[in-house]
Amino acid sequence: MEPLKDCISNQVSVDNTSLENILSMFETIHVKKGDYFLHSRTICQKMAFIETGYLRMYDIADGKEITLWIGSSGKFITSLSSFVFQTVSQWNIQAVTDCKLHVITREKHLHLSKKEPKWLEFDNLLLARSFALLEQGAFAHLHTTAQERFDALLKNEPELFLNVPLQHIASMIGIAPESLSRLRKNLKN
Amino acid sequence: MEPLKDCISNQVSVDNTSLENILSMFETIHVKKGDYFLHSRTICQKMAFIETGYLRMYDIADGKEITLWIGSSGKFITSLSSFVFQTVSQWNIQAVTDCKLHVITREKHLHLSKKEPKWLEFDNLLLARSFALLEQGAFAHLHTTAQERFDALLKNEPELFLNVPLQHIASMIGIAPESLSRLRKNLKN
DNA sequence: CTATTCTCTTGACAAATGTTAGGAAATTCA
DNA sequence: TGAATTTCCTAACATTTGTCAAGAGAATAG
Repeated sequence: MEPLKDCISNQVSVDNTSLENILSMFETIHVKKGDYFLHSRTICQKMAFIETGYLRMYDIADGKEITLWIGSSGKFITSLSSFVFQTVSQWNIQAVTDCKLHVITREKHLHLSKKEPKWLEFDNLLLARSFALLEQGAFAHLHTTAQERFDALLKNEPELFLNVPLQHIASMIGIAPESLSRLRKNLKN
Repeated sequence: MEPLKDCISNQVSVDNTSLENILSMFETIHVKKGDYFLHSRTICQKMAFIETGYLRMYDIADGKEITLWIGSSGKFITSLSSFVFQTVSQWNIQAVTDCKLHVITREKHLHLSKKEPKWLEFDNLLLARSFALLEQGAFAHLHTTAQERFDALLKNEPELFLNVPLQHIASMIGIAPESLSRLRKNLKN
């Protein structure tokens, strides 16, 4: 649980007792490549800290899988609005490699929110950071070409290209897999 | 302040004393068309509930103004990550029509967060809802054409087309103003 | 009211990306 | 290992969208 412990203590100043109490609410699980952490059309009851591996969040539109985000080690993943509002989830969350996750249920999350103010603070920061990230992505889509988004992703998350099928990366960038092939070809020349 | 009052009481169950206390932290201001609620490269110290009018949030990239979002009556607007983390804001927030706003400063926001648990709850819901909205927008950009995004916006926020310069709407949809013209032309035929 | 500025439209052309179809390469499974 | 499946690449062509240039129309300021 060290990576999770670090993730929390790096963002909020919390004493050891509270931190241990928070960590004790998480359960460590392993998800195999191809298996699902969450199915769409169900209500999301958990959120996970990714210790190792990659998971993608996707929905199907017009018969095609659209990947909105790919989570990697050190990140949290959940179907946020489903988790918060207990509405049916739009998203599937599937492991694209074998994963080691630390999972907290909604119940325990609510429990911590009441008992550990620092957890609430951490959760708020997490949410605000996620918002900022998403905002950057949305902004990028408004003023960059596929080429530029590809270059940026390659620079910022090169490991993604080694561990995740390119079709999912293409989808996340907002282009067809064939177009991604072209961009990669340009790179080599 | 009735619209703000309703907005809060519709989302969280709060007694009258607390509600009045919360409302008393807001200050009503008027912003004229073209004036700025926030300039980029400054640190955002306030957030606003829009009672009437329209404001756009934009940044400049490659010499062009890119509008990420246009807020209308009943919505809150702020440069979220700047407001939360007190970092320099990327966004300009400018009135595109005369506006009536109810404004709360960061100080008073923090004060309420400590004194009025219901405010914190409301703020959390607001953040989660904003996240969900942004997420939908990002998803739409991954699998829809400009035409489809135009149609959807026209259906969901028709008033926007009557009150906001089309160039800003085009930017928000992610297309050139000339392209928006073409889409509008198609509509008529 | 008039001049100025801002906004919107149009058309021709260029560039980027999607689509379709086929096959090569890599991976997985039995 | 060998067959089946998945993933990736390529090429030709279609479509969408961007860019540039010009001008019409609307809003605004003096």
